[in-house]
Amino acid sequence: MEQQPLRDKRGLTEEEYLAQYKPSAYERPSVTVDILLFTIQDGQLKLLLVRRKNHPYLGCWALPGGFVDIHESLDAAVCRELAEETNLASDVYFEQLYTFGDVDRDPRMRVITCAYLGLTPASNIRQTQAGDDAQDAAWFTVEKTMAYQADGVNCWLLTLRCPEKGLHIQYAVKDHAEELRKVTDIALCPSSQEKLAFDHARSIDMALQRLRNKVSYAPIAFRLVPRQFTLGQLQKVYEVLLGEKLDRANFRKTVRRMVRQVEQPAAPKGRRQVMLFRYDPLAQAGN
Amino acid sequence: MEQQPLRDKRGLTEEEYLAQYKPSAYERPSVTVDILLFTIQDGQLKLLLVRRKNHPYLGCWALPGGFVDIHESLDAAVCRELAEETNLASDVYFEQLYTFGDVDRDPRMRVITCAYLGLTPASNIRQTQAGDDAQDAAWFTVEKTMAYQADGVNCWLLTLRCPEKGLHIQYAVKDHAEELRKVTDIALCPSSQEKLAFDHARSIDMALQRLRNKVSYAPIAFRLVPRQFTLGQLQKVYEVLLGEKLDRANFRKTVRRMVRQVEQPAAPKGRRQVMLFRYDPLAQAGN
DNA sequence: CTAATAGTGTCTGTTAGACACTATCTA
DNA sequence: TAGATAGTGTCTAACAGACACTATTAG
Repeated sequence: MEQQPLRDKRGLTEEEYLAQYKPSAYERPSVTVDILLFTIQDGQLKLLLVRRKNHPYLGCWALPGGFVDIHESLDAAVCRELAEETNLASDVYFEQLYTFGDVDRDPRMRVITCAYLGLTPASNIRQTQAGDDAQDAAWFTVEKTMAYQADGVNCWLLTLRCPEKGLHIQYAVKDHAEELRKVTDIALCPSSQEKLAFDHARSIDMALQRLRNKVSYAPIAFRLVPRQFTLGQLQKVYEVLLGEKLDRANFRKTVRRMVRQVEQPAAPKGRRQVMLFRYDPLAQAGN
Repeated sequence: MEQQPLRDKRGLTEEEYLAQYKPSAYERPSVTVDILLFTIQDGQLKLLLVRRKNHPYLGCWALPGGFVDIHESLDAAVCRELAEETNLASDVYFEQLYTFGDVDRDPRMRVITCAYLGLTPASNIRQTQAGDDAQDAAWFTVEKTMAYQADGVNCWLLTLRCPEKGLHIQYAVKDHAEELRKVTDIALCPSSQEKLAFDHARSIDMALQRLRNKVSYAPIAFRLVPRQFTLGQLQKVYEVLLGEKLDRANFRKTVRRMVRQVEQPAAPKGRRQVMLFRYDPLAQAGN
């Protein structure tokens, strides 16, 4: 029993409708992707930023990113930008973080940006390279520390540093915890030498929250270490993301459920042998 | 010490740059918002869908939503659509779910859609009303049940039903759990009488995952009950979102940390008195 | 030598989960 | 009367967290 094609109020089938369809003249926003690429090196969380060489926010530090091409999916745009603005593309995990759509976030025009959270092991990083729209690129350490706490308002300091270039960026982040709601406001600290472009301080703050929450229930820590790692390395990653020291014995007990020990080639005489592990969600017990 | 305004390579200040800036001729995508508005009624999870009266996907069931106006933020667009396509607007919680940006998700043109997850207590719902682009609107029960499980592939059935209108929509959802990755594919079941428009089956699946995960670590269940509720109502919400029965005594023990008992007006003689509670994140112990 | 890292065992207080008991209301 | 819902107490196995002990390496 052949189904009749459906016709709309003008009597058109879908095929006919699409053939005559002209995109409307409504003004459309531009869409970009931003990438928050994190790694952990020397026991510190680091984020890749680029210094803008064009208006707006000329000279400010910004997340790498760019316009989404009309024939390119969001994920494809992220991959392209990763290749263009960093010189690493493989072994980078990413997931969507949040889409920022405030009307005035770009002074030029309406721009909606889809922010992605990216993770890669430090061993994967070579040299920073300035991209098309950047005069410079650098890895900044990221830290969020509690400044003070008073009746329902938490005040944090979000500090980004690049010691190699003597750079220092600092924002004050306040969350007001009203009932069933959460309001955040963010302001540049007067002491800060440099600024972040657009609403990027907010996306960085969201990324930190995501990392901190997600590390306890999803295997994201394994995207920040090489495929084979020691439990010491892995523990350091957890400690940095959670912002607290962990007991070694207890950490090892809980993490054993997710890793499998890897066969070592041999004991190269006088060298100390440290156990190597791989991620394995099925490793419930044993080994 | 007054700071000199920065000038770009053409010698323009930011102000001058913005004054002369002309948005480029690059083609831009359209941006829409979709709303997955859930409620829980009669012990069942329900989702609001509308039947499309225009191409494409004429006659298919779709998530309420629409184009984002150029002078309107994403959140504002969600509020507007909620008011237009449902006749409730207050007491609806919503949060961003995911942004879908595949190139071919709309056959007319490039459309990127930002999906929002909405929750509201059943007591807040009046009558469904068809909106501008819809010939009908209805609440569908949503269920995701395991069909079978074989070597690393889970196959689920996603079933949407509207008993009042005799409607039945069913999709098969498979997740392949490869190492550190998760691939999902979704196909309409041949037995299904109706179809979902666009990639909406996928967003519904994502919403169910989000609800199921988030209910255990965030107070979202409280957005699905009235401000004052019995622990029985609340437990039902948890059970529906988690898809499993819970032990009453244990549930009450764990939930006590988040609720405060509300003073009852009086015991209206022969009527049974059931304790009422309110959400209160600070209620650590006592009462 | 000391300091740092690695690997493991043990004790305790808390809690998740299973289950039992009682009371009240509806059909 | 049976069956559903409400409210609470108890027992146990599992686990998180604190801490102690040992071994190996770099400086």
